[in-house]
Amino acid sequence: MSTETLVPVFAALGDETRWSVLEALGDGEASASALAGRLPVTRQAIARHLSVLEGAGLVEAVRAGREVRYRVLASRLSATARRLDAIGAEWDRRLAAIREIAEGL
Amino acid sequence: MSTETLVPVFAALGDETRWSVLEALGDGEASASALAGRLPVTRQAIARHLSVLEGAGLVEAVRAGREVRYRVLASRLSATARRLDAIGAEWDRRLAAIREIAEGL
DNA sequence: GCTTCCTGCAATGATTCAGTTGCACAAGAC
DNA sequence: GTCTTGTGCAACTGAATCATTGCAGGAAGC
Repeated sequence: MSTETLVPVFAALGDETRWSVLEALGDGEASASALAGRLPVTRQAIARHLSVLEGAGLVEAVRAGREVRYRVLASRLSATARRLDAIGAEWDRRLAAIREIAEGL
Repeated sequence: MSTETLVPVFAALGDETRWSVLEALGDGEASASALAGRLPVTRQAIARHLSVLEGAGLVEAVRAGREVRYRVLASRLSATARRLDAIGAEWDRRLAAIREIAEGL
């Protein structure tokens, strides 16, 4: 997972409503219409959010007859967490090195 | 780190320019004016981004005379990564349980 | 066939956001 | 004291985004 694909994931996760959608999908896969029944937004709004989440690779669309069900891709979350952890560790390393140089002066 | 404070962090990380700012701060703490010399945006734009990053707890302001230097808080990154990993694991657990029930039918 | 439900596209409105310019003020440098 | 440099606030523009309503099409159910 490169840094370029990382930014859209964070952008997708940086919205409260989208977290509601993800939480609702935690009960199992569901269609946009089904989610609209549980959340205080219209079906179209949810469809847009699902499209954003799908673009970020956080959910996956599955056709089931005439309806389209969405399911969470937990692997994407884990991969993002790993990348974030690696970046944090890298920063720790660099900042520690800077501190060391500063003390050496 | 609660879920509420998590969303602003993701929103802050969901912007390419903000990543440029963070990367530039990886070389050590710097002021908004100094960063403006290295990035293709004005000082005010950078100041706004730094304000967002500070609000998310990703950077910290340090007064040094008349200038305000910002430094990365790598710990926030690590904490966010841990939370994300925990959420991913929780989803894995729930989705596995659902799958198990579905097979049991 | 007809009806019903779910999806998809288009247009609109309101809000937010990124970025700019301009100006005022404060603190070092000389 | 004067000049320079860094910061802060305010107003403005343009673009993106969130959410809405309305309507058309398509696939199952009867």
